[in-house]
Amino acid sequence: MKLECRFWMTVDGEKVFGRGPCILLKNIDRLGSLNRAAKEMNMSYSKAWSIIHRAEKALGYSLLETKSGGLDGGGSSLTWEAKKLIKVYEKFLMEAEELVNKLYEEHFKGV
Amino acid sequence: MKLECRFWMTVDGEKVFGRGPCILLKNIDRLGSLNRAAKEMNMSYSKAWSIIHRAEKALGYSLLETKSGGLDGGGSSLTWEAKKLIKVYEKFLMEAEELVNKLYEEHFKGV
DNA sequence: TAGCGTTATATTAATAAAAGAATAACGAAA
DNA sequence: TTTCGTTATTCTTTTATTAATATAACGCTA
Repeated sequence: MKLECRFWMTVDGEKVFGRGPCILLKNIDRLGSLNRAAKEMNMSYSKAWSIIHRAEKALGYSLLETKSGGLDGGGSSLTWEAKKLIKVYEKFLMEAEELVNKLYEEHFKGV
Repeated sequence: MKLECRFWMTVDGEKVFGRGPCILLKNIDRLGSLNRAAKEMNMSYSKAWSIIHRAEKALGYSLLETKSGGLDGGGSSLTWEAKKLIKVYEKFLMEAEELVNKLYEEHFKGV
């Protein structure tokens, strides 16, 4: 038996940021495009876009700087707020998972 | 912005026990019947039953002692294993949430 | 100006989850 | 033996979520 956990941020009870959006943002950062990130993740563009859109709306600030047009068609890059958010979330996540797994071992040993 | 978290147990990657089953079991314990518990929770009997059924299958032991028939129609009560599981899970949950929220405050202060 | 790959958005189709219905068995009591 | 409310199980219907599709705009280059 194994413990699994998920952590996410909410505003007014609505999901805003968590595991999924974080992975998506990191892939956009790496690939320079929401479209390519979605493709690589086998996610529809519209879903990827709506994840970002919802998060931005609830957070009240932009996560992506986007441009369309040009030779390469355009692309997306992360705002510094997005980069900060990822950094803080991932650090929190690592420590939280470690703590929680330790706690799990203590409580569930022998169950 | 507020943190939310969920914890659940898996066996072979399959959800086995967590928040939902725990609440359901506690209601069965209080009401003495799976049927009444499901009704109170606005959940279909078949769903409630399948939650319990799946958990029992994956855990390899029974969570409920059931009887059908008789004047009152029968009912369900919790096995001691189920009671133990609830107790351990809830204690773990309380401590985990406290730790994690403290950690969240530390990391997200000022974000 | 035409073509390209992107963003942006809405609409439609497909899939998954949950609810609901149907049926049978149980066993105490009238 | 009939009635009752429960458990147990399967199947169908409904609902919610997710994916796919369609369309437009953008702006660089040839």
